[in-house]
Amino acid sequence: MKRNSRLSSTLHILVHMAETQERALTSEQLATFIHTNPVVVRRTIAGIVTSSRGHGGGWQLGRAPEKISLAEISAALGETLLPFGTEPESPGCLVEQAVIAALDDFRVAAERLLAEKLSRITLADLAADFHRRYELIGVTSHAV
Amino acid sequence: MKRNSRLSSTLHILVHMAETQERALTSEQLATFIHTNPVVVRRTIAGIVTSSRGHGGGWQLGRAPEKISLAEISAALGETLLPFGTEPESPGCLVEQAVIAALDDFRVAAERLLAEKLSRITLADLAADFHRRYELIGVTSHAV
DNA sequence: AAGACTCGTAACTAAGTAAGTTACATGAAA
DNA sequence: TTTCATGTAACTTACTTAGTTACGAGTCTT
Repeated sequence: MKRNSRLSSTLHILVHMAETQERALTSEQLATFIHTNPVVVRRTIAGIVTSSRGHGGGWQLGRAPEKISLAEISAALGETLLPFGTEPESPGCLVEQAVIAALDDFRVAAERLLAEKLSRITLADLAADFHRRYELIGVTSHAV
Repeated sequence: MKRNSRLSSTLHILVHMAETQERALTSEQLATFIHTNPVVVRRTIAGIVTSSRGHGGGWQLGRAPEKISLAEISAALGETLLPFGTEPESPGCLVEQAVIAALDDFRVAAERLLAEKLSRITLADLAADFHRRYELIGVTSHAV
């Protein structure tokens, strides 16, 4: 995994969950989907979706995929989409302060824009695109 | 330095250069400004601004600060502002492909928006803000 | 109540990234 | 020729994150 692919892998997991809404999926099952470790899965989606312990337990989406936007998911991850360095490294340098102030202003405005765009995409949209690709493969295979 | 603070430190260096346009600054001088190493400075701004070797050499802005936008600088760094992971990790997984496609579309659109915003900020703007802060400190010091 | 199952989490290892550092070849001016 | 400065390679160090192992705690079945 490269940097900030947490959103990417979280979405990957969540779309798989959207495909099997009827039942809970264990972190072990999800781990095989994305070729990683159950503990990594738990760490990744902890606090993002509902979980239940014990026999028959696992992970489930709290709501319908149509109601879950990428903006929510991104916000739930608690990471900024624009990982600028805005901590002063030369305290007292007014040039640095001017740079940081400008980038901070930019970041705040930019994140508002990005959140607005992400709020228009839902998990259901991704699931629909998955199905489109699935049908396409099916047709292709048939043709060949 | 934290992640993706290259834009931040590059701007820090460039505003210092904008303050001394009359002459070239050596990487050693710039390094003391931002409390780092001359080699790190050279690596950071190589290809971004003009350089000259030998006696009296150093680094200089190619144009007036009013003509240099943050969008150019960001583009010259050759890094994406949105460091999503969009390389497939589970080749053949259609769910992952759908996620990556959606994030790629989003990233392209988002970067266009961000570049548009950054193109409205110039190095001269940052330098002006620096001077504003400088005057403010001067007044404060006088008052105390 | 016992056993099986699963999350939650701590602790450690491994891998990758980027800054910092040293060293030196190349080019340019005095 | 000497001095100065970039360009760059090679190495070290620090940090972040994935991966792994282990185990406690909660929950369901029998």
